[in-house]
Parts: sequence; C-alpha cells; structure tokens
Amino acid sequence: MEGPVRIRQLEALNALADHGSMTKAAESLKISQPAVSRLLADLTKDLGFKLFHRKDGRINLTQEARFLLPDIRRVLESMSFITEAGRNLSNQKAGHIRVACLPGFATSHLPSIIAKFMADRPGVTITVEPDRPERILEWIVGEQFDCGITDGFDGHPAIEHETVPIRSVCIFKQGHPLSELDVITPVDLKDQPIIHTRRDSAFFGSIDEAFKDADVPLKPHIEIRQFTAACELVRNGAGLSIVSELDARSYADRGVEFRPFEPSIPHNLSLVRPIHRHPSKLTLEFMAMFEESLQNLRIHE
Amino acid sequence: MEGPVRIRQLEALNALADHGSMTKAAESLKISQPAVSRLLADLTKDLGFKLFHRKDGRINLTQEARFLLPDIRRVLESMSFITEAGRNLSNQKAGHIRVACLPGFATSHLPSIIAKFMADRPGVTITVEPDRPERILEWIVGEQFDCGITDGFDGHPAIEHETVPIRSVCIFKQGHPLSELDVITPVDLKDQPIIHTRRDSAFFGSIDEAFKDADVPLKPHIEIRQFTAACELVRNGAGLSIVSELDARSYADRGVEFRPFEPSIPHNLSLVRPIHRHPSKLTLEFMAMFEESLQNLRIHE
DNA sequence: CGTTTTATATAACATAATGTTATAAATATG
DNA sequence: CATATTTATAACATTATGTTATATAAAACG
Repeated sequence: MEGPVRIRQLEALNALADHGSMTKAAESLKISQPAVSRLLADLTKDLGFKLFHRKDGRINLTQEARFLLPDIRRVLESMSFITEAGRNLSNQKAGHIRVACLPGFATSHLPSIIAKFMADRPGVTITVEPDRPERILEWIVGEQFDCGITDGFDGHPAIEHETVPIRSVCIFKQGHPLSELDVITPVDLKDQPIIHTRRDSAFFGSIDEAFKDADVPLKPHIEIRQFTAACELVRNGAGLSIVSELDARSYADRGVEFRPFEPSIPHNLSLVRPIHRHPSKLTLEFMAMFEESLQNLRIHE
Repeated sequence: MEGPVRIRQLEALNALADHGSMTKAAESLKISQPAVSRLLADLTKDLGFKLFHRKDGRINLTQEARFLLPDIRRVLESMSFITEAGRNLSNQKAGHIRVACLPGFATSHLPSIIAKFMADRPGVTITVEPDRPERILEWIVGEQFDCGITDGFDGHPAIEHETVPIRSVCIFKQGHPLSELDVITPVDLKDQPIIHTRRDSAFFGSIDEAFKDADVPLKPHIEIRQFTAACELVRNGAGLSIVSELDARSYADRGVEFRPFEPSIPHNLSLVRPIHRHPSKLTLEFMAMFEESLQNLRIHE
C-alpha cells in the first residue's frame, strides 16, 4: 500500500487544487485526463488518506490535502527554481549586495575583503551598513540586507547563521612586562587594570569565569562596547584587555602587542542571512570569502 | 540538451555532496554506482553546467552546485515530510496551540470560537495571549506563537498572513436620532462628537479622508486605542463612533445601535503565522475556523 | 616503470513510472 | 429519459531508473 511520493503526483494534486477538476488539471499540465486520474489514485494509496471528496459534481480537497498543499507548492516552486538555475547562474556576474555589520568591521577587517571581492567582479556594487547587533538582526529578519556580520548571536528562527569561534588574546602596550610570556593566563593578570566589554555580554561572562576558576580577582577598570575601542585605549596606555584576535591583529603594528590567552575564550562571530529568502549567488560568494578570511583565526576543535 | 530536473537526480547530487564519491553516494542510496553516475551525467546535461571537478582523485562541487545545494536539501526535506504525512496526520487529534491576539478579541469574539473549537477536540489545549499589534508580530516572527490575530498589518517577510476586510459601522446610543437612517454617511455626522482611534492609524486616515471627500468637518472628540473602548464610551453617552462591525455586534444588545457606514471603510483584520515553521494541522484548523467566523462580516469585492 | 587497485563511465538490458488512446461507468443537465 | 460531461479502467508505448558486465582512467604501490 505504501510507496514513495513522487513529484509528478504532487504536480497533479496542485493542478487539481488550482483548477477544480481532473479534466482541467490535465489540460493545465498538458497531459491526458486518465494520466491525472491515475497519478492521484496512486498518491492517495501512497499517502494513505483520501485527497478529495465530491459534492454536487464539485471536488473539495480534504483537510489533510489542504494541510499539505503549502508544502507541496513550496517544493514545486523550489524545483522550478532549480530547473531554471542554468539560465540564472550565468546572468549573475554583476549585481549588488547589502551587508550589515558591527561598526568595528566596517573600518578594520571588511575593507580589504570587499576590495578583493570587487576586484574580481567588475560591475558589482556593495552597500555596507554598520550598526548595533540588535539592529543587524532586525534588518536581516526584515530582509533589508543580504547578510550580516555580528557576534554573540544566539539563534533566531528566521535567521540562518554560520558561527565561527575566534581565538581571543590578551593585548597590552608595547614593552609591557607581559611580553616576556608566550601565553597569558588569569594568574599573570593579577592586579592589572582590565579594559573589558559590557558586564552583561557573554564574552565578559566567560572572562569572569576564567578568573574565578583561577582564583584570581578580576580588576575591572574601564567598560567599553567594542573591541576596537579597547585596543585604542590599550594603545594609549589606559590598561590591558582581552579581545578577539581579529581586532588585535589590526593593531599589531601600532604600538601594542598581544599573546594568546588561556583558557581559550571563543569570540563567537556569526555570519547571518535571512533564512527564507533565496540568497543570490553573489551573496553566497561574499559570505564564503568572508568566512575564508577567518580561517586562520578560527578555533578548531 | 535540456530536460526537466528530477528528484532522483537531486538525491544523487546531495548524496555525492555528503559522501564525497560516487561509489559511497551509491552505497548510501542503496543503488549501484553506475546508476548514480548516469543520474549525475543527466543532471549535468539538464542544468547546463558542470557539477563537480576532480582534483587529486577527490571530488569538489562547483560553485554553481554549492549554490543550489541548500535549495535541493530543502526540497528533499519537504518531500520526506510529505511522504510521512500519512502517519503524522492521524496522530494530531490532541495537542496545544498558542494564539496571540489584540486585547479586544480575547474578551469578545474569540471565546465563543475557542469553546466551539475545543468542544469537538477533547485533549486539545489553547493559550491565548493578548497584546499590542507590534508585540504580536514580534512573537510571530520569533515563533513564540502558532498564530496571531491583529489589524493594520502591512506585510513582513517572515510572516504569512490572511487579511480579511471587515465592514465598519457607525455606532450610537439607543434612541439617538440617527437610528431613523438605514445608512450613515459623513454628512449625517456633521457636528457630532466622534470617538475615534489613534490619529496615526490607517483606519483613522480613511475616516478622515471620507469626511474630507464629503466636505464635512470631522469633529474629533475622544481618541482611544481600541474599538471596544469606543463602544463602551458610546454606551455611556460620550458620543458616537465608527468601528468595526465585529466589535459593534458584541455591543448590539447593550444599549447601543449601529448602522452601515458609507463610504465603505474596511477594517483590515489579519490572521498571521510564522511563514517558515510548519503549522500543525490543529493550528490550520483553528485558523480556518476563525476565518470562517468572519465570513458574514467580510467585505466582498 | 609496469602492475595493481580504485573510482568512474559506458553498454545492454529489466522493471517501474508515466504517458497515450479507447472505452466503460458515473454524474450532471436539459 | 436522453444527452453531455466527467472520471475511472484497460491495453499498450515510451521514458526513467535500476541492474550486471565491462572498459577506461587515474592513483597507489613495489
């Protein structure tokens, strides 16, 4: 009695729902009426429940069939999207993508990636919009942007994400005694003034825990929002900080030094995009290039 | 060279992507290796571009194939969902649904629908959460609720909606001179104190426009948020109002009367649900029952 | 370097899916 | 009741999808 459901059966049901009779459904599919009749009979057997009732010569879909219809339509739509991909893909060499990102990226890491991306693709244009993490998510959910770069993302049903854990490092002014060490642990930072991110952030929570585990009191000094701001403060001698290696690198030749921090505290960077919208090939290429750029900063398990 | 893409071809490509070689892909599909080989050759012809390259004996998908892969996976997932529907549907007689709605509904229109809905379905439970429209949308986007009832909805990419235009009526205290009329127009309301919704709402905008078109000055009197509040004020003799017939009806035997208002101003009621989540059969049944309850208040084109 | 192993492609053929036409049965319609 | 319309069934052709056997090409090995 049971077999696998086939696409052609679904097309028949969809046409029946659209046109109200088998004869018209057959016309719309450009096949003969008996073909439709049998496809639907088969589908009924395969699914195990009636798909329609007759009343006064009219066909009414059952509740079960109606329940499946939205899914069926999605499948058929995706199939025709895939079928037409051949034509579409070749036409997507030019275009425009919109990227929302944390403010830090707009000035430090992203520009070089964008430059490289556009160099290979004449005719492509990019909009970059820096903003707060919450706003980035709103934009992605609202499909105002093709993709976004944020951190501390903890999942949203309308958002597809690829999260990359980045190593974190301890950053300090050039010539600081800590430069003697290869790896820095909480014990080494006893009584040092720490510049840190907001107390309610997950990242600060992890640092706090690391200090507690090492039984070293954490000496909070300055609270900032962005790692770049922390780097800037370190550069100006305001203290030292634990930041994402990503940000530390861009300050490496500007009067600061950094060393790996142990225990490993991941800075979770997320590449996000609207889950429901078809990403353009260009968007996926951009996201792939961005992710690639993080590979040598990534924490591998 | 071109033909329609078939499901089996997509399954083959998906298996290839998962397992990295044709031989293993064939194993995972439990068919022979030549079958996979030909399926992929056919797919390549149908799509019109290469699906993979070989390098050092390893298979790498092309960018184009990678681009299609998420869609392919969605299709295959939906297909297996549909295939398993037979089993699933019969198990969904009990369950729980969560409904977010405007405060007015929680007290007036909804209770009778819920009572009827649950009467036929022993074992079913419902949570109703009344709140502001913006909050309802947030909840739907976040998939906290199965469906929502709101008004003035103007579309959101993560929300599926069914909008029903409801007739609006002029409501006044029993015995008011207006009860002589069969239909009420702006001219009849000259110099009458009007209780109305917020000035920035679309509904107020339409009323304002109707008065302007009739060249009658609108005399704003009291501004409220909810139609039920307007009805309550009318009942207490505070003035008269133009409200959705839905709300007017529940006050019909409580010391007020109402007549159709012309020109017709639709009160757009929207039934919303998360677009990306699979609605349960129960949710769809509930939504269908709710929509059904609006049929005799609906404006037909 | 030749041999072996491994992965893939091609050929020949069987079976299932999907189309056709012809026709019977059921159902509206005048 | 007669007629037109719609759907189901039967018989059969074509295409899709599987099989086995075998050729080919590349990697691995001694």
